[in-house]
Amino acid sequence: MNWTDERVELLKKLWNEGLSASQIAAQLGGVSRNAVIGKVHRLKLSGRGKTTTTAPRSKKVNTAAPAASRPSTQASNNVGGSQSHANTTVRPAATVTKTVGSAALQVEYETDTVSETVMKPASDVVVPISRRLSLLQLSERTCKWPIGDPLSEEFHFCGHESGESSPYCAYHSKLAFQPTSERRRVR
DNA sequence: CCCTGATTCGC
DNA sequence: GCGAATCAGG
Repeated sequence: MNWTDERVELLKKLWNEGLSASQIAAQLGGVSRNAVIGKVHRLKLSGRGKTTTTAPRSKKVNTAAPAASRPSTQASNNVGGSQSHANTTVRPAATVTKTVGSAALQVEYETDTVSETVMKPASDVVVPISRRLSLLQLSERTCKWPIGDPLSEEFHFCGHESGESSPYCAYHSKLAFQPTSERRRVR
């Protein structure tokens, strides 16, 4: 990818809006956060107003789904304050083809593995809260449960802390590894 | 460990 | 000019 005028403008815009370099890199696609930072410096627009210096890092947020037998506790603890899109329709991984580096490949692999075995389109599942991470913001420890239409701008991943043996957080692991027929509408 | 931006320096 | 590697820090 090369820095076209459009991409540079978007970079400036997002940077001034306070997004972190990695977030910008994720939106631009095809570049690393280092590339973004390097570009920012070359453009001499580093010192941005007065924002972000430290990543918010999830506060204390939720204590994932309770291990109780009856999944009743639901999205009530909306911490971190702000746009919690509880009530977001969930979809299976399907085909997440946003080719953006090795990270993309890994994500596709993870989601595919699961979808082949147990994942099926869950029509109305309520997601407590997500960190709304984009593809490049995922790491090995973030929940990779996809949310929204893969082709939509709104598409993102759960992003909560994932278990060591699962690519999903405690909450989504239960959905992913549960036969569709036995799933209950969590609400 | 996660993430942040800053800097260096070979290409 | 570009960006990976590295550094310093929360």
